[in-house]
Amino acid sequence: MTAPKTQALPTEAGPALQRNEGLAAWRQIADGLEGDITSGLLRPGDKLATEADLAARFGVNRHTVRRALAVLASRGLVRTTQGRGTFVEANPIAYPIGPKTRFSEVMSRAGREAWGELMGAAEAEAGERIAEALGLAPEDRVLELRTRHSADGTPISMAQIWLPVPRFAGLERSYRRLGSLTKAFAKHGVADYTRLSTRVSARPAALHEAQTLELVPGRVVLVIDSVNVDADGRRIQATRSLFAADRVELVIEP
Amino acid sequence: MTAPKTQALPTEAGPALQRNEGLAAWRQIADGLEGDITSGLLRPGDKLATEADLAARFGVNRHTVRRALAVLASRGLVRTTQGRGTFVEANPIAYPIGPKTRFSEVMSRAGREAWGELMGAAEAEAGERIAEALGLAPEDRVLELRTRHSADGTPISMAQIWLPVPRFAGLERSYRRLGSLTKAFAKHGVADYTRLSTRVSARPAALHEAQTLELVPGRVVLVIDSVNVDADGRRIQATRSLFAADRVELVIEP
DNA sequence: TTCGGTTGTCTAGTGATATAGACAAATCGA
DNA sequence: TCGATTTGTCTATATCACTAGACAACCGAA
Repeated sequence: MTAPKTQALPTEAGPALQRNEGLAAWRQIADGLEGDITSGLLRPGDKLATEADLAARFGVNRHTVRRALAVLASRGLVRTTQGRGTFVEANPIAYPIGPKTRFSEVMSRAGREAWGELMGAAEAEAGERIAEALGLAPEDRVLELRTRHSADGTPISMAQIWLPVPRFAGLERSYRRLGSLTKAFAKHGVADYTRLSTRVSARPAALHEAQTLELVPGRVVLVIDSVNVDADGRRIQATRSLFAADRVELVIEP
Repeated sequence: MTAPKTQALPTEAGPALQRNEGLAAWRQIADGLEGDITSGLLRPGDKLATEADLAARFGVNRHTVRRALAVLASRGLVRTTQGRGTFVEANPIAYPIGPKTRFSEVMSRAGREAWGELMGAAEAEAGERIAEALGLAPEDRVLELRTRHSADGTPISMAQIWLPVPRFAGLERSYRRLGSLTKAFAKHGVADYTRLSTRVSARPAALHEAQTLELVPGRVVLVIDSVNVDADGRRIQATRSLFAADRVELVIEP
């Protein structure tokens, strides 16, 4: 047997908690324990350390630990029994390949099939970052599109798309009509294009991002910066896409 | 001029804040405003909405807004002047292509060159998830390696690696000696291998993850699940890598 | 200079967060 | 059945987070 019924020892010498940083201690403990469960360190049926142990480990009072456990229990992650202890109830799919994958599969096709609503379009100076990405001068003009993609009424991602002008001037009208960047590109003489680079990072959502994605502020977003080139190797598009991290899982195609 | 000196209007009807969820209101406001700055919505020199406006927008007292602004000011993100208002000081590189990229460039090469310390190795049953990834039965045995990768003494990533047994039994000894999975594979008759699939997600760090990566609990980690196949298309390795999101930016090669 | 707009500071009060200690109640194994 | 272990509940206290209101200090423009 590989997983005997011995006690689980999640962490030996508990990591320090942030104090007076606007994050309640009980919340940090609850988040951490939830991570231990969803990441598979603690498996269904495993016994958590005792309240006294956890309190000692985190350097807090037992009441503070109890509050964290109460939150997890109310969400069905653990079950507590007097005299016995606290046990992991079920592993609530840390990475549900099923439901989350659907939309990301689409998005992973280099964004080609993505259908999005156009939330805004404007012409402006490229600026340093976009100019570098597109191989332009910072004062060159670009067309910026802002789009949002939803599935079943739930916003999944939002994107900013920068295109060189004058080559793609007026492309927003094609996009609005066709709902697809690929088709809009076709109207502007770009039959095919490929992804030149992709960069992935993650951070808490900004206020306006949380609003657009209908997220609670502070939730995690995946940020994907990419640059596309046409068949001749010319850079035609820079994109920054934001995904609600708990609504999608990105599938990178080789 | 594309960016006139008009007032910035980050959000119209402020998103609702979480109340009594262990996240202080001032912290949520500070995080959100920071995101507005680092994401580029608010640019250096831009004037933030007045304290009274922000208070109304978030439905909090002005003192609460002031606390959030004080945090941002103490970090040099904004500067406040009596009688004038609060202004964005500088955009502190939301996505520093420079310092963050170095290590991720290495990791993006399918983990081939990654040098890691072996933190543990054990044989166990595959279990449902790993079995599916490797094309085994859940009761088949696998070798699990746990590694950690650092740069200049700072932990950057940690990984769990699953390998089918008996084919790769004892591979941990080669790994420990050679410091490279590629070289260890070579010792076991795998001259070349390629990445079959890659999945990217993000979430707050679990307790033990925060400890291994020397992170404050609750910070964001990037989770990359991948499967590798040998030259014959046989699945030889499943990996789950965790990156401290604020220390790396993943570069996906086409 | 005046005045509207904005930030700085103060007092006071309420509820949430966290600590400390004590004891009851349930579980489980000796 | 006994006793050690563990969770459940209670009281009390201190600090932090947030609200409410008021007024001073400062800036910029009319």
